[in-house]
Amino acid sequence: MAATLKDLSRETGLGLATLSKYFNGGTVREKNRIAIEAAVKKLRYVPNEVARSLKTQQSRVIGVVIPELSNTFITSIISSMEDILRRHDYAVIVCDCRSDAKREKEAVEFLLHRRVDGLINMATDPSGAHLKAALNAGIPVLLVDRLVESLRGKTSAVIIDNIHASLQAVRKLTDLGHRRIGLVLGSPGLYTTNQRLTGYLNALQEAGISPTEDYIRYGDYTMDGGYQAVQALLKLKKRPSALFVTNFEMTLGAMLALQHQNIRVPEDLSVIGFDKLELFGEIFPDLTLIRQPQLSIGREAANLMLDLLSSHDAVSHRIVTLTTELSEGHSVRSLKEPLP
Amino acid sequence: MAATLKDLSRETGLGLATLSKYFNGGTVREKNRIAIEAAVKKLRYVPNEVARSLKTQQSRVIGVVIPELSNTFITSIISSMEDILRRHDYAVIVCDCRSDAKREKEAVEFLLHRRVDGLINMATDPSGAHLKAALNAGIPVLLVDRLVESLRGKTSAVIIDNIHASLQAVRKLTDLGHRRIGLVLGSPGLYTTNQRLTGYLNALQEAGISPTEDYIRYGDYTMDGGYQAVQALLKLKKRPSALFVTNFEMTLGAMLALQHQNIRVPEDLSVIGFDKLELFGEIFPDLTLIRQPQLSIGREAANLMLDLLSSHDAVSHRIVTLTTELSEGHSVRSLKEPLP
DNA sequence: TTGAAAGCGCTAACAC
DNA sequence: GTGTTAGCGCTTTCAA
Repeated sequence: MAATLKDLSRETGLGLATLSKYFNGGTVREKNRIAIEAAVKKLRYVPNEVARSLKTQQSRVIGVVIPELSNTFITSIISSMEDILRRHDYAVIVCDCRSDAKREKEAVEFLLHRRVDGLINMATDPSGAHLKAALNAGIPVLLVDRLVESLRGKTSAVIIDNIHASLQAVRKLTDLGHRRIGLVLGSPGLYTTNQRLTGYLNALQEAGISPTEDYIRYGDYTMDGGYQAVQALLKLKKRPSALFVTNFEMTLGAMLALQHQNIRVPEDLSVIGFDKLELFGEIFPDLTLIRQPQLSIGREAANLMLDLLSSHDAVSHRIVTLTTELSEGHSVRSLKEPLP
Repeated sequence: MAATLKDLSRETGLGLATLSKYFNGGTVREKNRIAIEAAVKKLRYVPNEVARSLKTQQSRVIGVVIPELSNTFITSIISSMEDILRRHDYAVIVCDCRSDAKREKEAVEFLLHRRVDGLINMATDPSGAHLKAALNAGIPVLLVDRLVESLRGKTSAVIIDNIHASLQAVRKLTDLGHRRIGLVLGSPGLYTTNQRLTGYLNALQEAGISPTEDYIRYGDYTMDGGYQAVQALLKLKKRPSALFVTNFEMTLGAMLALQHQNIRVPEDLSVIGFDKLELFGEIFPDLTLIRQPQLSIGREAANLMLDLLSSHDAVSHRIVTLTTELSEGHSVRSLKEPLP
């Protein structure tokens, strides 16, 4: 059906090598160039990337395995990653494993069959068992957002400093005199959940506050989870005076819950949220929040992967830690000054 | 590096054909099966899908070109599609073209080079020019969510009945006596925008209402856009008494705007929203809305694509139109009865 | 600069 | 059931 180099060769009278060189940016005699271009048009020749892959032993495909596609933090990372990789002629095969370790493993195997040149993974299985095969096959593995303990030193990674992020936020609150601080975390056991909890506990300790179990809630990183976590916090006899919510969707849910309950922010409750995405724009302009640089995460990940791909002697693994920023709004108030 | 069938052949003493047959589900003598499995384990053999693709002339890859990855409607469709396709051993390469026609065209070309077996597209370029090459190459093209006029009869498609969706919603409002009905649409010119506008106008006409230009707003299908559109509607001297918002993100933005302005729903304003996603759950349980079956859209699209792929003689194109459902809540009120 | 030829890893006749 | 062989479309020596 589709035209091949052989067809072009017949059409132009040129050898395969000449044609191949032309398509790979080599120099060809002017009149041959013209002949080739005419033939390409006439025969509608399209290079066959599959054949090229077989020959060069490079698929120019990067496999990306993520826990969930319906999460704005993840999709914005993927977007910026895919953009850069495609510009470098790498295709991205995305596998959504629905936060299921078994599916995650299958996804990795699926991708290995397809001979992906590299693997980018936001890990669901904290044991990292699913990545063994990839590591054995010798292809570069890049972790994003979540570290895997057992793979320390064996992979590169791009993460943010989660402990510091929490510390920043909670310290801000304790500095203002808050001592009852609610925390809304993601799912129990996740790397980021643990890290953000640690930061919270550290900040409390710094301030000489002993943690209250009831104030620590798990919202599953979903809008609904955040909503419900806040509902529960508001039902406590001793309500927190401040709240730190640790991702975008949950922050949205939390704000909705507060509005529904007619809780004024910051008069009745101080709030620090997470992840100011573009689409947050006009809506809560005054929210104080921790911003993750998701575009940078995607960019760093893509570039690091390109690096790993080009340096064949890749022995040393790199962990890039990006820092979060505390974006000051007006959703927190000092307990030291009385309300006007 | 990686083991090949030849290595297995050497290891087991078996011929290539036998091995190939084994891996493709053929029958092999029991003791050979055992030998093969041992060798696979020993040599860590992994089938090379690239070589297979070259030979079979099937990449088992589906290209998916979408306008935006950060849109829950789109990601939930992709999720369910990818799930099914992967189960059938098809990989999905996703290209996000950022609603840019030039990027969209590049994406299609990129995918054609990679010899995708099929193309699924939520079109950005309404002219459909970007799909010409794919059609010429004879690969199945499946449009999702948006029809392309110039391609009528040339591709299959999975869409929802947008006109009916709008009609349902607006008719509901006119039935309750509303005559000033605000409409929040996506970006001007998009297929779905046009269709939903048509449905709105039809419903008004049915009810003998002449449309007011000021009541028709474009919110870009983003949360922020919805927020701002509603802000603008609320500033009008003659405010609408009811509102129909035509996607999920904008509905969210609209609800936030109403809460910020202390507009009570439905006492002050009746609202019909769009797209009840799972994560909407507890948050606005009482919102009346139009539900698109996004999971079904994804499923239908995947299955239709699998059909197209298997029926080589694919001559007839099919357009699958799914219907929306009006999910009744308590966010609309009748103007015919006074408030209690 | 150009061409001939070998081979990437697999499948599928075909012969045994 | 199994082995031999040709060839998918390309890149890449090597020689001309």
